Amino acid sequence: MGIRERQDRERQAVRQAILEAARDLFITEGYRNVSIRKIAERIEYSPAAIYSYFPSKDDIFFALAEEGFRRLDLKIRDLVAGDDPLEDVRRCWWAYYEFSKEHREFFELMFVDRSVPQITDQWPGMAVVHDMLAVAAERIQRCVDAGIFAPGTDAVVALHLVWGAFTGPAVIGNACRLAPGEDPDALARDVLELIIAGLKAGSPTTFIPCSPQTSDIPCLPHTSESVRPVVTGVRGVDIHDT
Amino acid sequence: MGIRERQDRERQAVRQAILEAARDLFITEGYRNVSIRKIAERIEYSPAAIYSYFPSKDDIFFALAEEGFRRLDLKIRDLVAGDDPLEDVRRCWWAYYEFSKEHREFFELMFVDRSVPQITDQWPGMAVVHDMLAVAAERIQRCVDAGIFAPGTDAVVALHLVWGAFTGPAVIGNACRLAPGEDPDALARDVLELIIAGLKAGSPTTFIPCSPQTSDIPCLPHTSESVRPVVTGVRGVDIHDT
DNA sequence: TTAAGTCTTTGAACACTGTTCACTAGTCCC
DNA sequence: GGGACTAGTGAACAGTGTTCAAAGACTTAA
Repeated sequence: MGIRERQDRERQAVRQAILEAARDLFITEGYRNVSIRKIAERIEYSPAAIYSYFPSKDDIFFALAEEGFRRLDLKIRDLVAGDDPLEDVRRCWWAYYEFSKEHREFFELMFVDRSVPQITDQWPGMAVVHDMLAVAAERIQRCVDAGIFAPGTDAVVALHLVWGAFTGPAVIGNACRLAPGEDPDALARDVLELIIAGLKAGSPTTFIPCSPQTSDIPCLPHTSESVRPVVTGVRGVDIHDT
Repeated sequence: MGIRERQDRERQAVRQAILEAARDLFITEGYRNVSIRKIAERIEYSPAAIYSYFPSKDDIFFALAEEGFRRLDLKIRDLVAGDDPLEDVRRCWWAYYEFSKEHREFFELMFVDRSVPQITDQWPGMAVVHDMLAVAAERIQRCVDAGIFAPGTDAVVALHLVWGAFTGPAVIGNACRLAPGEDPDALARDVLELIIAGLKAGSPTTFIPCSPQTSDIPCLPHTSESVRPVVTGVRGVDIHDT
């Protein structure tokens, strides 16, 4: 009987319409200015109807976050690897920075905003994140193999370091915290070069990425529901503790 | 006549009460969860009364931002300079990171949040910011003078680079974007070491800080009202342009 | 064909939010 | 005492996320 299937199909269509309306509003007005009522008005349903498709407003943004990661993954994957491994790393992370400017709402959702609900490890979109990180780690590994980065550099650790250090300029640029006349792009550019100089020289590390079995697939971001085990001091020693 | 003065004093007291209530709520509940009604309830006034002291909710947070910068300045100023200039730089920026954890609400307000109103250069609290930056730049300068950082390193540019690169781990830590089990402190620690390694090795820079006359006093953050001139390509050459 | 059952969708409400404004009440000065 | 001033209020406006009883549409069984 195709009735159930047709019903499911219709329901899926409405669900998709909700997501599309949310995404459009989200991109144009920013995610904090998207309201259930605005989405409902756009798809010509009542606000209450949305709640039979998504348990809460947060869950709509889970779906949007997945789209964000897909977009970033696509942007990074679009870069054709060249002969120069260092240049590839540069371009890879510059794409990350450009993404933060082009899709600042997605970027905030994915990496910055604390008020947004956290994403679980079991989240469907996690596969995209893993793929993306694997690509980035592989590019770093090639620099290590080519002797450009310091010998013994762990690609996954280095990936986290670059991500950590290079997220700053993106955040500062988006938040407009530079003085008038100062160029955020120049700051980002210089920070990237600083990071590269650091990776070339090498530096002591204590960071331990999760999932050692699949060490090239660090999980990011994580769930807030799951209990986060405290590992500080177990495998990592805090050298800066007061 | 002391009547006017007494009135002013009383008014100032209410103003102070508003700010204290806002700060308490802000610290405990986060700045997005502070409402005019909650503040009003706390000081036992009507919500409308607040509006005769502050033009809008935003202006209350301007005052709070000033307090944030004062707190950070105090934290950095508390550090006693030692014999090792590099260790001083390390401690200076670790204080910045610790501040981001201890006062995450203030940190977001000051450096991350895009929805918060931007601070003007004419803002009274700017003096504190300038002092703080001067201290940080001086510490970097001492490392340059001691031959620890690459010769020819501009302390003010380097200050911006460290700030840019080291803001990332603070943001990521606060936003809980690491995998469960991964230690944000370890990431911050390692990024700081990476930055230091980069500064030791030296890297090409294109960033031009504002206020060249008072080059040790970069203005940060800035106003959104002022028109930001585009300087890319004028004095800085974008080496990453596609 | 009709009745029963299922499930989607709605209108109205609740409890919030920032902000505005006519009005009250108290103080000050002449 | 009367007029001027003003701090403060209550009520409202327009917005927010969310809930729930009720209605409606559609499917299924008799």
